[in-house]
Amino acid sequence: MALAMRVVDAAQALVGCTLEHDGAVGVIVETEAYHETEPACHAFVGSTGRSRVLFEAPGRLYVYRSYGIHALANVVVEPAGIGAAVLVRALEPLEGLEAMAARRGRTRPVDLCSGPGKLTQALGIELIHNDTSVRDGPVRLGPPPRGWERPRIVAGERIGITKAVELPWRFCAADSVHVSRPWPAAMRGAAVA
DNA sequence: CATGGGATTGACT
DNA sequence: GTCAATCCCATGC
Repeated sequence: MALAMRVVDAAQALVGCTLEHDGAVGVIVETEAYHETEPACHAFVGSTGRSRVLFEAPGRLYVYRSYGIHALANVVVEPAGIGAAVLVRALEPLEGLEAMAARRGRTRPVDLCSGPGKLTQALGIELIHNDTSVRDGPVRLGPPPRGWERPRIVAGERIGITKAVELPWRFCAADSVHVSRPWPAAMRGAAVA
């Protein structure tokens, strides 16, 4: 499997970018790549009612319900016709912490967006935002904040999946306290970018 | 049409 | 560490 796939590059490039919705903004500190050629991806089975968005042009938002409870947000990558997306797994809260706290029912900043289900709840992202544009909104992807230093990025295996578990397609801002699950200290030296 | 399985989280032992 | 909540959707009869 080619490691130079666009969606894998995009997953790393998105770390440091901002995600914004309804008065709340966070900096992406953790992502995972998913591609139609590997079975953990919803597009692996082809274009279905759920996965159709994954095959659209890049820049669409793919939102689906996980475990019947949480909405998970992905950014569609790769040209139209190829099913792939980057799952946004964690944010560092930047603006609108009060709105996030109200939606989350928690106040500590580290509890607001440190997981894929947490950040969608904090930003108010729901299934109605599936198949919307991350450029035109209402959920918007933005460049890194001014003065934001591009973080060192560490790679590892994706979390919570049962297929293609060996692919190192999870990317985190090194040493961020806002990631969904910290890395074992011993692994934290493995920077890839 | 019935069924089974999650890209998770929070509460509890 | 364990475990239930809860609903959408893919699959199979």
